[in-house]
Amino acid sequence: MAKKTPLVGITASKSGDFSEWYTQVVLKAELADYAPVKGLVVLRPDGYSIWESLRTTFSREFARRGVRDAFLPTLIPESLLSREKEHFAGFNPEVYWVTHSGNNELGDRLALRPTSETLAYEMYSQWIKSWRDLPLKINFWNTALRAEIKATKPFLRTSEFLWQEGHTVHATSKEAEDETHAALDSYRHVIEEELAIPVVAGKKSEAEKFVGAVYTLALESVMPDGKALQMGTSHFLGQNFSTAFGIKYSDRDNVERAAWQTSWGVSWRLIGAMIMTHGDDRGLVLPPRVAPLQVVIVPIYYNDADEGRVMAQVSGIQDTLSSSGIRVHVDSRQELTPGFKFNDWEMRGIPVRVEVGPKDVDSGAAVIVARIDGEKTRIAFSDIASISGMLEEIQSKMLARARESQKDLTRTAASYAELASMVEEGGFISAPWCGAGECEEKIKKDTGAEIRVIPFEGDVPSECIVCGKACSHAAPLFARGY
RNA sequence: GGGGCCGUCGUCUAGCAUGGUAUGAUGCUAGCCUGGGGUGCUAGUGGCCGCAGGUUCAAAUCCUGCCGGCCCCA
Repeated sequence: MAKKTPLVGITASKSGDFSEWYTQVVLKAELADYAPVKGLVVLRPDGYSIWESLRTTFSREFARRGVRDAFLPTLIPESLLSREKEHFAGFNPEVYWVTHSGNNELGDRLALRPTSETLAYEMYSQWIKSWRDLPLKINFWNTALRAEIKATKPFLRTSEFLWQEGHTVHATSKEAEDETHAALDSYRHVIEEELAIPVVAGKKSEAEKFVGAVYTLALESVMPDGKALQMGTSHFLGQNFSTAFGIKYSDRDNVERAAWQTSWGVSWRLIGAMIMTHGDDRGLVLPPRVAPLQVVIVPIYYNDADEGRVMAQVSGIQDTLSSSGIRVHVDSRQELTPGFKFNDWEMRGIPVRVEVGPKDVDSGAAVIVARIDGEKTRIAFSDIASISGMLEEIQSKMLARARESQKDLTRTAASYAELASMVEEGGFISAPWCGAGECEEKIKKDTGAEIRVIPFEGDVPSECIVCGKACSHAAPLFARGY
């Protein structure tokens, strides 16, 4: 029997038309929608809920390192934004400028922050006087605005995006470098544990580092379409900004010194990565830890008598799950068939579905369906709290599965020709590189691939794949990126 | 940065060549029928035809600009 063409739901396949599939999942699972202005999107409640969950976890993680949350305003005067020249030159092409206040033209233009270093550091210079004021560690949850010319992709390419930026100030270089690494570790932990996305940790090349940083550490992942996605970055700023912004402190010996700094951030791109990594042809697949709802109960009945006993059982299950701390919802919509509801919640990615009908009430067990693989099992009503463990299993299965996929998408190139053809096919390509900007540039020009990350771990290869000279670090991962 | 495609009720869509005020489905509302994988019937509802100008007696249709979305190449 030919299946009826779905009239609703995801109509593009993940493997066949990845880009269209992604957009449909975002829109139809109601995570986000396009706003009236190009480049901007609206985050809808389910999308926002995922973001809030991440925010809570990240803030708790940051707090362990002594970081506190605070808030910065959106407008930055041009004079401030342009104080660090390299930094300004890097961001200038994508800055939105406010030129009017009501009908009056402003004397000095105001930038809608593309990032907050300059603003934060102007404040920091006033707050820090003594070694006793250090370290200063503040994280800001806000949005940043960067004009995007390219096609809008919710969570991946938008002119305004939600993110956090941590900015710390330290008395010594070592302490700042340690913080730079600690920030990356926090990110890796949350991204792998909460979003079930494996990451490769390492360093960016000189060409790819944050403008104004001494060096940039990064987490990178490869998406199922073979493109790399930057998951988070942490920058060691050295004294570049503290010098420009006058962040100085009096040391114990009463000598004035420039402070050492870090900045680090992740954005709602992580939600995009989650969608791409775990989703399938039926739609979204949510990792249980960040899912707005973890369990949905679909009651099934044909008549008033059955409705009574089914709903009584359903309420009991709901109470049990709720009191175990599980986010559970009963889909009691009268106007829809169970089949429709099954498809609907699958599209929205809810990890576990519980079906309770007259047959189940009779047999004393509910039908349980896992979103991740569609597997149906039966669990006795008396044992329904075991769903809690099932959610944990799903969470770790998702990470394991994503690790496998990342492994399959990571290959090693033995020659320059092979590197080029592998880049064409997509994925992470590991290839030895001497460290020279010319070799990196040649690869980018020839193949379109850039150095995504130079992993912390890995053997040091002997010869650069371009020039044959000696290498001093592990082979970088090359890829085309988002 | 270069090239191309598209925009019609919430959604998908016919109509556009050859100008005459919009077609169908789905959704939504109500009632009945149903219900363990996207139900069926009946009635109703819903459209500044993306926006602004221009041509014309008359514009969804032709022209220009803008806005928005998508794809390909670098």
